[in-house]
Amino acid sequence: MSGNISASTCSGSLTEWKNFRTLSPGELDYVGQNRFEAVYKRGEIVIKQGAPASNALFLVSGLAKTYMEGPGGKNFIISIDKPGVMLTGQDSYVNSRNNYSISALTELKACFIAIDVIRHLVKVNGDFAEGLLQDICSRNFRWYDRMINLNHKKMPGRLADTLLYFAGELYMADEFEMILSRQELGEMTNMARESVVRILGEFEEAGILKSETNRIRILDRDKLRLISERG
Amino acid sequence: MSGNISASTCSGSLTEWKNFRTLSPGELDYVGQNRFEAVYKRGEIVIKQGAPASNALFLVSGLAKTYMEGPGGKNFIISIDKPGVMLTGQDSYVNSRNNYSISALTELKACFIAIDVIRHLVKVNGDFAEGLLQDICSRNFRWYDRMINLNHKKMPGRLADTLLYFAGELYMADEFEMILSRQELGEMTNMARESVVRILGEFEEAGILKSETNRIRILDRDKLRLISERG
DNA sequence: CCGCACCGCTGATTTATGTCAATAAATATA
DNA sequence: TATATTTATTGACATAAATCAGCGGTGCGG
Repeated sequence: MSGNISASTCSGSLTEWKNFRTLSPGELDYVGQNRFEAVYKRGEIVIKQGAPASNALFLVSGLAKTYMEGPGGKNFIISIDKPGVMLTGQDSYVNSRNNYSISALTELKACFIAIDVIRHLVKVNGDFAEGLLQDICSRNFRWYDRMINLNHKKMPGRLADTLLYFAGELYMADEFEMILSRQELGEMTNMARESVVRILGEFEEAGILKSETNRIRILDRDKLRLISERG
Repeated sequence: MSGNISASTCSGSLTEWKNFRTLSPGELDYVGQNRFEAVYKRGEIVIKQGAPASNALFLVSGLAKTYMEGPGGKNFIISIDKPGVMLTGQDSYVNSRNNYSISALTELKACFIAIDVIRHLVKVNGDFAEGLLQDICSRNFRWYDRMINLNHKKMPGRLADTLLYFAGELYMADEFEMILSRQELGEMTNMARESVVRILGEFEEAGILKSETNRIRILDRDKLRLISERG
């Protein structure tokens, strides 16, 4: 369940977050010595909502799903991420529990850094603090979009949006593996899994995309964008 | 439209944000000299979505509405705030435009501080940086709740939630002035204004509250909380 | 091998919620 | 005060979307 945890001392190659570039050699060393890696298989839970939070988490490789477990087993997918952002740790500025769960969508390598280390760096290195703020604020920025999508758009618009995110940001390609189940696609767009199936069918009918079970090929990106914008 | 702007040099009394407490006397002075106040009347716009953003904004007094203007004149109310938080400025870490609008719900006094000043303080004062992070992260934390509310709950639950927020956080009283129109309550809970009216009526019918046009008195907080939790 | 659980898919049905139209109430304006 | 202009309210209706039920397929553990 918890993967293979191993200390790693590759202090010279903290590449999973661009903000590590702001660190001095001494600080890099400090982080490198408080850094642990673990490998997770698809489906395994990396961070569990409600559990005590004592580490910041970065992806070294793979894709991760961040989601909240609502009452009644209904989940809400907050985001799908690839390496490059701080996936969790900010919560520690509010409370000391995980406020959401994170699981592995692919085989994934995670890097844990004690949250005290991060917080210490914020205090002593202004550039690092600024970088963290940038990271957090740009994630927030995307939330505003998401908010409008989920609240002001109907199902086709919401689904179109999500597909465009997969094509444009995650895979940067018009054809990609659909790594989420229809159920999960629904948890991301706030719709029932049956509705996801139906609307994917409508998109296919309209020649907008080709949808196989685990693969999506977008044929008419403009029309998809139109649907996303129209709501 | 833009209120009465006046430089104020009350550098010793930066009480609108608790994070100013982390500043040294010199820094306090620095902020005090780059600080402007303005008074707005109810309904006036303080910050306009899309306009260039060059200042951080704090409330000195009054209530503010933060909202996004979506396409087709449909707005989405992000939050209602009283003094104590940084209302905007964080955006500057992403882009240099306002990503949302802020308007005055009551007569309100706003305090503008050039964003460069804030960013400079983040770099040189670790405690200040930490305080800003705390502020941002605790706002984010409440977003998670909001997300679940808006996505997993039906109308009565969403409305109950919002009313509890007014009673519990904003006014800390079971009876309070409902400063939002039904339309705005709808923009906050993602429902049509007619639905707001209807469900307020149902709540009244069930003896949960007493609803006059501009005033709400919660009679049965427990039942309201139950509705909020049940969804 | 079987049964179990989950997934994808579809059609029928029910429910939630938005929209429209009309009136009343409140508020602003002359 | 009278009049215009929003805002609140209500009922009837339309539609979006969830739920239910059922089917075949797949992977997994006993």
